[in-house]
Amino acid sequence: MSKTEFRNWQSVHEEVLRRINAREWKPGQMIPNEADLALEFGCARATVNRALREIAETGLLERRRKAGTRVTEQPLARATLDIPVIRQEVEARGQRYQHRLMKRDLTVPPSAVSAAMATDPDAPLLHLIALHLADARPYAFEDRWINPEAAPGAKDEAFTETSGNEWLLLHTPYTHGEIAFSAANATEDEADALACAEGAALLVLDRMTWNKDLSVTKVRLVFSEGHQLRAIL
Amino acid sequence: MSKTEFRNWQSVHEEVLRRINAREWKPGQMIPNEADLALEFGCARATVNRALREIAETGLLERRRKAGTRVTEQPLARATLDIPVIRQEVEARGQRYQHRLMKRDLTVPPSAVSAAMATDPDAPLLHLIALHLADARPYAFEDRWINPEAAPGAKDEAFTETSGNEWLLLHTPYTHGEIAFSAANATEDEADALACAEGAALLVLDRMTWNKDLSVTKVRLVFSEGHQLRAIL
DNA sequence: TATGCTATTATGTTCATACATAACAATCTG
DNA sequence: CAGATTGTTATGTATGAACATAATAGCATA
Repeated sequence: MSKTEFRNWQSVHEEVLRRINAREWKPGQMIPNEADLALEFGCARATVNRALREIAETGLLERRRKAGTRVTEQPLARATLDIPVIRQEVEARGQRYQHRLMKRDLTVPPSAVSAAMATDPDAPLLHLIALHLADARPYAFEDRWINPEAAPGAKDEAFTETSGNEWLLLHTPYTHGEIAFSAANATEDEADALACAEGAALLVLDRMTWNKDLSVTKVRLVFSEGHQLRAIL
Repeated sequence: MSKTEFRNWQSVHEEVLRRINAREWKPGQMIPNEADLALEFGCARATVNRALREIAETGLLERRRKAGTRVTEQPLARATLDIPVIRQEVEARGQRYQHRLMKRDLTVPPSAVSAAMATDPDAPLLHLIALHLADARPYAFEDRWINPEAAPGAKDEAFTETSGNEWLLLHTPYTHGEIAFSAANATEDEADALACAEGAALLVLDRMTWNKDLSVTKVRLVFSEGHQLRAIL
């Protein structure tokens, strides 16, 4: 055993990853307890705890009280996706962002929408259809429903300058939400708006956010052809 | 000011979120420093630190030394995607998992592959084509390249019983990787394997993993029609 | 005026200690 | 032997104190 000491949690973190990686601690195997590791590493148990907790968050270690800590047998890959505001995403590439509002209506939504958003089937919602452009070329097609009950000021906002997303971020907090990615063939409208062939495979992002029990918004973003969503493992 | 005390980091976490949510602390605004909050909450600074750190990780707070902590103006949605081993994903739904190896070759890859994987253009790589099935119906189509240099035992593995992913997870660690989602129209082969129409929009996952400087594997997973990838915000 | 030094400040981290909590093991009780 | 009780153990968390570090502001100097 080397006499090197690991006096901060990053170096403990690193060393533990190294041991898992080098199979010194094999998948499924228990590792020594915190107190022992602290002794071995020459640091406080809190420091070991911090390091192990971080690793456990990535899914590479499994920890249970009393039972101890073991190396995960089949760690699932965990990717953190940052879903940026489209304006920022476009501008980060050095392109010019534009937003074109194509429709703005206060209408009673299809029952599928009111059901998903848990709103009164007869209550009108704000419906926005918009196109996001990067350097004047279509970037994403947006179809959004906003619950005016959850977003009071929305009725008075034109959404010509500010996109729905940006406005909501600034004016309406949310407590939780869900997001789903899928692929869809371009409909006639989408093909038209995004300047691609009808039937082209497009990446679709469906998102719905809630403020406690109240649905805030339900949005479907259809990205232009070839769009990729990247993440680091 | 209420006399309620917040004596653990979860309750501090909750209270801080509530204040951000209720706009008591507005987007872009500085919040009191840790010491003051600790005093107000009646707990130790470390406890406040823990709570604020967790929130900062979700992107809702921005912290800088000396500058202090502020509420993020335009928080980007951050979703953590769990990309499970397909077997587990299928079995978790209560369906029967099967894996059908369609091709297994040790060949010199196209230059695009060797370039992406940073391997010698003339070095043969292990090429697997396989189909994942759920309840005997096609689930995902897999096209994988494995670098034998990074995965020594791979040459001796048949991959008929165990899928590439499962085998690699158990035998070849990786230090980092990247992942990308996109949509593609089904090619003839894919349509055939996945029992869908040619041209159907399919969700595609491209992944590449590395063990330090050495590429381990590059895989393209094409999911059957209608597949969704979900995450919670 | 420009530049470099210094003090200040807020977050970042370590540490020893203590207690809380979940889970398992052993033991007791009917 | 079944079921409840108690003990033990490893992780989880709280605390105060101390020092580290980065960023800033203000001051001093050339």
